[in-house]
Amino acid sequence: MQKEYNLSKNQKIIFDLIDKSGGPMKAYSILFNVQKKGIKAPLQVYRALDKLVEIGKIHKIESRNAFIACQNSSCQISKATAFSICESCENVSEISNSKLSKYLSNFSDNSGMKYSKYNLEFFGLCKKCKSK
Amino acid sequence: MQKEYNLSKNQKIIFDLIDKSGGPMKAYSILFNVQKKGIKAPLQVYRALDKLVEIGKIHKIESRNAFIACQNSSCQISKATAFSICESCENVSEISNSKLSKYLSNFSDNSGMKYSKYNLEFFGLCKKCKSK
DNA sequence: AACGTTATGTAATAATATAACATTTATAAG
DNA sequence: CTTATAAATGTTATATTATTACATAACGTT
Repeated sequence: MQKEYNLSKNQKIIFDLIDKSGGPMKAYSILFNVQKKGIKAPLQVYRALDKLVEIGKIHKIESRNAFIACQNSSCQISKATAFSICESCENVSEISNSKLSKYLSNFSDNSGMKYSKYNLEFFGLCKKCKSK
Repeated sequence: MQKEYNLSKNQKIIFDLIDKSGGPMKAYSILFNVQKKGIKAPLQVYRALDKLVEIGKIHKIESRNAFIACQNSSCQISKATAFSICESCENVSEISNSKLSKYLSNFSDNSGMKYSKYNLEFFGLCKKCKSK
């Protein structure tokens, strides 16, 4: 189980926004949405995002420069993330598949490198977009 | 085997630079390095990068906003990429492991989504950095 | 209360990437 | 070989994403 953190004021505002949005959000779109709550500067957003990523409440979708709330309540999962991304509608969901995560967490090759973390992004067309 | 493309002038200059560097390069560092060859504007770099990514001669390391030459001469591999990244020295190498690529290319879940592409980034400490 | 740590506020700027438009070069079809 | 089309180039401006630097405030511990 995830350790419970007490989010600070800005962290909570920003986490709630991302969480309620149900999808990935970009930093400046977050900024725009929280300005009425007194968060005025990019740095305030990025600081909260950094912390939220660090504690695993959100993940960064690297290929999209966007942030999504963790949908995986039970996890070591900021160190082991997988997403599916629709290239048409840009819908993103977190993949939680224990076989996949076991396979990747245990992956090792002959490089002598010990992997402590991974991020996997799958791309394709979601059900809806496929049938258009 | 990869289809052979005739690279254009700018594409060739930029590919050669990245390839010779042996590691990931960032767009503006590329720009700096090719200015003496007459490539003056970011857009010229990004256009060549886009094309080189498209044809699989280079890959983008999403978590680093950097580009690396494909080290995998035989492949369908711009659609199936995996990298190991040292979080200390930032060394990056392309993983070519047929079991891994088979496993991921065949991966499917219950989302109804057909995956046509993936990108996987492993993080950790490389041999050298581990022993420091 | 004093201390160290974490979070906040603010301004400025760095780093990454794209839009819009004009022109040139390469490729293929007639 | 010439016309049409697609691909690449050149150039300016601007949009988007992210960090540096510095000052202050709040929180948690002893």
